[in-house]
Amino acid sequence: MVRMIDVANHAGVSLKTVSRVLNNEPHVQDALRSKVHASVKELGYIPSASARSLRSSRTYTFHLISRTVEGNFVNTIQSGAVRASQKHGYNLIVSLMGFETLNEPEALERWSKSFLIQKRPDGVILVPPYSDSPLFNEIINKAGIPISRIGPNEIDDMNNVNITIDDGVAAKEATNHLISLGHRRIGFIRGYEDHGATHKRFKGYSDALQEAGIDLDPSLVKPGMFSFESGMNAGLELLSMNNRPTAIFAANDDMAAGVIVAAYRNNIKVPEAVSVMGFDDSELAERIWPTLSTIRQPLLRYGEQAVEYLVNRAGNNSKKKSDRPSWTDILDYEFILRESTGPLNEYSIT
Amino acid sequence: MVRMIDVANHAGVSLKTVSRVLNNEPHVQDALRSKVHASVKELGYIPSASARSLRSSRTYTFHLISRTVEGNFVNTIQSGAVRASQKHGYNLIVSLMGFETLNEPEALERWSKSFLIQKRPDGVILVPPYSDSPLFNEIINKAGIPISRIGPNEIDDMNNVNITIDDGVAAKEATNHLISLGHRRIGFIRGYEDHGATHKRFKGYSDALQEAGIDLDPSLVKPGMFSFESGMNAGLELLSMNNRPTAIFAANDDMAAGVIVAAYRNNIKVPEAVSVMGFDDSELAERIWPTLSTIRQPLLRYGEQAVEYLVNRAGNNSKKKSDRPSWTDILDYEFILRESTGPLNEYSIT
DNA sequence: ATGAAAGCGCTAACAC
DNA sequence: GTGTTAGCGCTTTCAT
Repeated sequence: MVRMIDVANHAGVSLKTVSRVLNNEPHVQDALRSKVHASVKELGYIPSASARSLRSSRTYTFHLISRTVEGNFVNTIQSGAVRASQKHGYNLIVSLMGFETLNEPEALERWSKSFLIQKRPDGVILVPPYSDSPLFNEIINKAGIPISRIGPNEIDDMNNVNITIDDGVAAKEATNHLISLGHRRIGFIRGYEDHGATHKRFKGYSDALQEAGIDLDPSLVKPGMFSFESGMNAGLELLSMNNRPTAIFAANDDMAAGVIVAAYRNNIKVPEAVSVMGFDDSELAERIWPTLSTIRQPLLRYGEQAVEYLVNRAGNNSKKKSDRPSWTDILDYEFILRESTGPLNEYSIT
Repeated sequence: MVRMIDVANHAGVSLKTVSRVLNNEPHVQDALRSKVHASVKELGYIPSASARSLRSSRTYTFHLISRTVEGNFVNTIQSGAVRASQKHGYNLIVSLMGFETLNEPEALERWSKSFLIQKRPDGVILVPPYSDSPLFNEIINKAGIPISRIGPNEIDDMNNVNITIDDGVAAKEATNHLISLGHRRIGFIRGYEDHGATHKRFKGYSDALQEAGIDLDPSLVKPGMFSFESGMNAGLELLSMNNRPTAIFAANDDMAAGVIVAAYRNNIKVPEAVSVMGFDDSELAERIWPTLSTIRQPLLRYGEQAVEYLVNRAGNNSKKKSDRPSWTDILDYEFILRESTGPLNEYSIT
């Protein structure tokens, strides 16, 4: 094992000079700089991350905490986060925390200590529904670890960074699209009730109906769990109604895909007999038939932005809260028109 | 910050005793054990991972290295690996390495040094196509880091662990399924040529044809890249042939999903007019219509097993190669019959 | 602009 | 069975 002192001896300089060069610090003559670099290369020196962490109390790692890493949503965010982390010389650790842990303060604290605080990451990325747990946020904040929260329900005053789109506005636009196609009986499938997104998207849906002078029919609103299966079940219910909806807006793409399969199973054509609208623009959206009209969330950018902010805060190195004000970044969404939505027509009528 | 010495003072024991208790080492009286535990709790002591790593030269982290983390394959493996890692008190770092890096020895070495060896993980998990790069394997091995390789093309003698299914046997069974349905013109869509799986699955396909006395028609074999798009393109080609195949076996599910969309676009019914067979049993397989007949790889278990082996080797703590012999684990695959494959019939004939 | 010395928090080696 | 000592490899502090 080659250590820094070996490089120093080989280059004929002091330990500290090597350290300065490797950390790109100023106050070193160019001549010494290149000498050090040459020695590093010749000896094949690789710095020890642990030693550096111990002394500098920076680990150059971030943690992404989620309930599951399967499914397109977290997956794509993660992809953006890993790329951005590596770009800045950081590593990304993916941690999975049980959903139920959120509601058990003691379990939450135990989990945080053993899986998070012990590792002292330089920052944490929280995705729904964890972005919305005040207690969880507080535990992490107390440990002095900055947080980037993705898609939080409410913006708090805890000096964190929030990254999101305006779910309400987006859902309203999606609903207006269906209304403009002539639909008036429009079903809605909700997601997890503890995800803020569920409520915001539903509000966008109901606002659009109201503005169009359409009464909201509660029988057209079904619960869901953001999963394919829950979407399929809700779809089966909605499509077997006597006076079934002519369009269905699901709160995410996985559920919308479930509705489309439900339609196939009932021999109902999409979009001729029923239009289906999703939300997220997940990978699935272009892989199913008909391809899914949806709202694109900039998932990759969520991950990238989250990391950029954390790198920045770590760079400032200021543990003083005042130096890291709360910050909210509302990114643009995009309406994606594909083949699962179409005009109201004679097929639609039951 | 509470340190170990603070706990020792508070409990009235020595530093080393605290260390022994926290590491579950023997030779400590129960009375002292509980005293220490009490002090830990009272002071809210959390050990420092960096200090422990520096001294013990174990980092309690594994690296999973892949080209992308998007798509179901790596994603599911990762999920299993994260869970298993946490269970044993390890963290999983996800690293992305550019595909092209593999073919540039210098870039590969640079990447390894800055993103891998510097962090000194206690183990590395390699997925295709990285599991098959001898140079990459060698660089990691030289650094004394154990490797679990998932789905490697060839079993080497580098004292690593290999986890896979028998792709050839599985692909043969899949092809036999199509043959038993009466199909004789069976198309095949290949994957990346540098993935061993491509060749093994093709061999299973051609072996099955041969045993059934069917001549392999090279015009029915198309290249692919394991992506939805490449599958759709290959599907469009195959389905627009004058004498088109009555069944298509794609080397993975993403491509099979592409074939199904290609069929829709050409108004060809699946499975009535063409049967489609996938491979992997990815998330997609149950989310599209018709649901996909496929071969299930135990992806979650790949990840779990990979970690179990690494934990074991790290536990043995023996850097001597002789103590960690090469080991190959061939897991069971599963044939999954769904709705995309059906008997040859009058619709199939062009 | 450079170097010497101190020490981050822990575990390994060795005493007792 | 328990404690003492040394030191992992680096960055920080302070002296020059």
